[in-house]
Amino acid sequence: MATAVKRKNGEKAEGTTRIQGINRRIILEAALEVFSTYGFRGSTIDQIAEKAGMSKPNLLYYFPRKQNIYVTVLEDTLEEWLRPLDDIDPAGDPVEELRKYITLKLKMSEEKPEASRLFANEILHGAPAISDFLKGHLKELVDEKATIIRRWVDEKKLSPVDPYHLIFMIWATTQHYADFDVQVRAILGSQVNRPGFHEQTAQAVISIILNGIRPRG
Amino acid sequence: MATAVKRKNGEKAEGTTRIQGINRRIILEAALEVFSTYGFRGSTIDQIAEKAGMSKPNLLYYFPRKQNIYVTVLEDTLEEWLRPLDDIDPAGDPVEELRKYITLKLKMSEEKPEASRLFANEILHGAPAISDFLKGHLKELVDEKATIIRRWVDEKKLSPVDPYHLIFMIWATTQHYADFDVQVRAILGSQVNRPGFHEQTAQAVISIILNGIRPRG
DNA sequence: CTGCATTTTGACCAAGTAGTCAAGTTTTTG
DNA sequence: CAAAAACTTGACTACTTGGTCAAAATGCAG
Repeated sequence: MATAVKRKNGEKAEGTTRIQGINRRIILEAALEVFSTYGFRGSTIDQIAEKAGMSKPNLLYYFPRKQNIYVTVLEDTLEEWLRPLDDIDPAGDPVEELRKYITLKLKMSEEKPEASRLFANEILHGAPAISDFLKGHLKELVDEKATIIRRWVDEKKLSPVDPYHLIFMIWATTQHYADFDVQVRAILGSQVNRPGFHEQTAQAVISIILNGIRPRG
Repeated sequence: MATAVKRKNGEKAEGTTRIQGINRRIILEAALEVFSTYGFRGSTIDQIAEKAGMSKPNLLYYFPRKQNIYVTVLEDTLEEWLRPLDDIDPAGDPVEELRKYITLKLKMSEEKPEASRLFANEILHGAPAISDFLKGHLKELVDEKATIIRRWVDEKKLSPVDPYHLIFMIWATTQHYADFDVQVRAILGSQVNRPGFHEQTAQAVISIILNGIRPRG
């Protein structure tokens, strides 16, 4: 295969072999599903191994500790999860940029609810595995975007609004549809499955938030 | 003690004895703390027993199964958690009623974050213990309040807004400060502990949401 | 005080689960 | 093709944990 990694001489294996690449991906996919459903403590290696279609010792050959699988899948998820925030463009139209951001976050909640739940569960339990990430990379990124929003407010392109609380509100609301899916379904019933439901949700959420911060006059 | 329950004759004990009353309360308090921190599967009876200051078999004397403790503390919490929603007054001023509601929810998140987290964790994991409650009592209550909000919209007292999504947004945002506390702290740092932080949060949240739905003229 | 009901607990058991190991099988490489 | 490396797994161990039990301690009514 074109992607196979060739090792030279008899060197200790450094790179990733073909089989390793395949199996690690399979394991991480299975793990995301299991961990996001049952949480770290509630998931067993056997469950993940079964979903991945391999024996437990084999799985442990790739990730020697349960923690390793968890942390890896969590970190992989995190990066993807934050990308939309990073994409907010300081040069764009504020209301339009935020509309894009909210839309994207809602879409991710719809398409990858497991990722959202995995993350929510980790934070809910005190974020033992990613507190460095939160205080480091995440804080930096949020500070940066908050500065942009604050500038927008100063330029009268937005009503006076605390940028941090605005970001929290967007996160909370968009992720709610993934994290609290069962509750949303219990209350809305079959509506949730009707075509157009997600567009309608986006419309509602965007309308409240953007009207809430659009400059008046 | 005035609250002691007297048993007549040699009847099988039906009522609650003084010691039972005390100990059940102690156990439930300990259980709320433990379950809300570690989730159902992540909590052990030993942990709860230790926090309650009694032996494990003694705890099991009062609640024969781990599930029993969990369900009891969850149900106790739920009722309290919903009360503010119930208090929304159809005859009141819409914006004022919603301001009151948001304020109350934020206050509860501040004062009883464990309750919020316990609930969040349960929903996040599919609400196995309370799905009847969600589809029954909760749905009814929300439907009722949604009707009120819809009437307010019809009467032009609010901008056109989907009542269900508005309620979800309020829930998501207010509970975020309890459920995602670690993240909020990681990003805002010591601000969170400054006096007035909660008032400032309330001010920000209320301003965005209420401006978002206040009728424009 | 006396006897019965209630409460309390140390010791124990059975099930479940993370992780090990040594022996086999397959893949890669020269 | 042959040897080495990489991969796979059944069987096992050590430990945690939910729950039991019988016996001891305490509370309480008459």
